[in-house]
Amino acid sequence: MKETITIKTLAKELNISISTVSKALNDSYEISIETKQKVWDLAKMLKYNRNPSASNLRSHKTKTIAVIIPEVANNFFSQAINGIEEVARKRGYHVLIYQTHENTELEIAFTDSLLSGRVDGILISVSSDNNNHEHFATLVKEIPTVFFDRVYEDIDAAKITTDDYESTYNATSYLVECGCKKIAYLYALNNLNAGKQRMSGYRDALSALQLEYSDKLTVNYDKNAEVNYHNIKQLMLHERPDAVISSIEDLALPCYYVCNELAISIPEDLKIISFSNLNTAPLLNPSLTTITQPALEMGREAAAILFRILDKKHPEPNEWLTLKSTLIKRDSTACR
Amino acid sequence: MKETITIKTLAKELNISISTVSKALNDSYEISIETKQKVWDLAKMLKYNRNPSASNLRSHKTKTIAVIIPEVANNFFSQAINGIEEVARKRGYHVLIYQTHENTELEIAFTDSLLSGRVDGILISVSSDNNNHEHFATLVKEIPTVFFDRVYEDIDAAKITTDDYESTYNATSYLVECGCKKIAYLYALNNLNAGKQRMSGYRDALSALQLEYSDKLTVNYDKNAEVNYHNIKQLMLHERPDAVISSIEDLALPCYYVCNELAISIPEDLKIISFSNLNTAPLLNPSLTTITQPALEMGREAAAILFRILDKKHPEPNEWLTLKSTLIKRDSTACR
DNA sequence: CTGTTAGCGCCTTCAT
DNA sequence: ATGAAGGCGCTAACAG
Repeated sequence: MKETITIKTLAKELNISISTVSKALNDSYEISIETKQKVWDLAKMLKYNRNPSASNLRSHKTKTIAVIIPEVANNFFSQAINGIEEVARKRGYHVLIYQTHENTELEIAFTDSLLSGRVDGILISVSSDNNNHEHFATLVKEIPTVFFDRVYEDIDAAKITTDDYESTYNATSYLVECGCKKIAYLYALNNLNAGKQRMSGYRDALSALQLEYSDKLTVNYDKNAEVNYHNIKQLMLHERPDAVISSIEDLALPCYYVCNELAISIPEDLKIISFSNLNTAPLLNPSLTTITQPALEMGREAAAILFRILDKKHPEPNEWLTLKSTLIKRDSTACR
Repeated sequence: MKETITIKTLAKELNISISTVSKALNDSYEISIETKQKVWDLAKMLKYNRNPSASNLRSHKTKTIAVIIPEVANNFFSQAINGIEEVARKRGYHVLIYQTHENTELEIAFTDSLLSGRVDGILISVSSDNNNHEHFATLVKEIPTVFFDRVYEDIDAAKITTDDYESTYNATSYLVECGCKKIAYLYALNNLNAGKQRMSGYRDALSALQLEYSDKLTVNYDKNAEVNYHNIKQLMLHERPDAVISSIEDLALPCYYVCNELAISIPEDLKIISFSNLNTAPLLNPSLTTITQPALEMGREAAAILFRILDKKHPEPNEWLTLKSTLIKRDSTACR
């Protein structure tokens, strides 16, 4: 550990005052270009690094944002982080990551701890098993926050989501066009706006196309994977749908397993459409048509909105932006 | 913005001194239990949050670690982050994320900026187009660093990798057992130990099994995806291998495309094994056998090693840990 | 344009 | 067991 070098070191070395050095390093307009240059040169030579803690303490700016998500190891969220990090880096910001694992306690612990001023802003995709939004109500008053993908309508903050309603509506229509008459729905995220919207899109499309909705054709997500498997199997055995829409990737999986076990051929006997952000399309089972959300763009946009707020020049307060998903049809024989 | 509450607030409220409050909050032995309790209660009531910047400035501990990786939106790395975050959270640490996108300039910028004392330690998986390791040599002297998965042997720091050599050796042997006689290799990460080890495993297995190695059966990764596609196509057309081992997922993809275009059936005409950490196995094309690295465990272990170093009680200095990959055989008909 | 003076909130001797 | 005082490194008034 060699001696740490501070602006004081630079000041002494150059025989100028500490504050001049500070201003020079911050490229202040009130310092002559020659002085600045001298300071910069010496700083580089000595490999000076500003102490962020000291700087933050004084300026109340951390140049850091927090990202709170349910899970990193998820194609959607990891792509979103990618976009966030990209935008943040370009602005010289640092990115902290927190995973809630859908655990409300953890989520509260994170948001509470961020109240300490560790970050300038927060990007969050809320956890789903969450019924009280109180901690968010206080959070958004204290610190600039943008909700992305999984949002609460009742919270007064900026939001960005995808077209959850339209995407399932269109997917359902597409299946009907393909001749499907009995379309099942695997329902998840029931506590979230996104989940409800997706369900509504499915239901409204059915009724618009003169098909009847039935609870029997719906399977609700359960935390227990075996329960999901069992429920989907029952659905297949007793209802024999000719198509399935899955609101999350995690329910499409057991659906595949079940088909395998029951020797239901895909897509001849059953067409499957799932929300999915798998980034390796061609490795996929070619029969899986997906509703793919623009995760990278959402990350970028969410960060952009946050920075606009931090810059104190966001056009309209608490905008709610909606991006479009894409229905990627991988089964070329499905519709002809 | 209501008034921010500090230890000073607590002190005034309780009519005790600031330093007593500070010590109480830090659970110091020299404070009576009654006083501590009073302080804790009030702190909770007032939702006091210690200001991290001030604390860091004094104590030189940030309770923060940095993770530097090529890409978040990658199944291996996102799973690794998952493990890292999990371990860090349990220790009350915060996790900063930086993506290099395989860009050495960026990598250097990140490591340099971390020299400022923003973090207590670093976990890094190096970018591949990197020939000079100087910045790491200085980095590891200044700040505890653990290299994971993509490491440089010549850097004196703790490392953790998987069995790159054995995994391709075993994969090659497996293919030979299956009757393959002409096994191609898609070569990537050439600048990295991991890439070289994988190649060696392949070559050594070939020669141990009396098969000849030929450059013609090897395709080198190119940054340009079209070039990869073209090269793989040439390989298929001119060499007609009966098996392919891909050192990264990104080369398995064009391989699939090519097979599709040339109407080469998988796995009848061609067996493919690829390194891959896709977490949705059943959605996969069932013919893809994968070499899957224990990403989550690696993240956990890497973090654990770092914390052991930070705790100043790591058993042996700069240990190099190796974890085992798994050959997941998804083609049940391949070997019989 | 440059320098002086106060702290930011917290921790840490050193006294009491 | 508690308190007083100083300073971590930097920035933000305010003077000159």
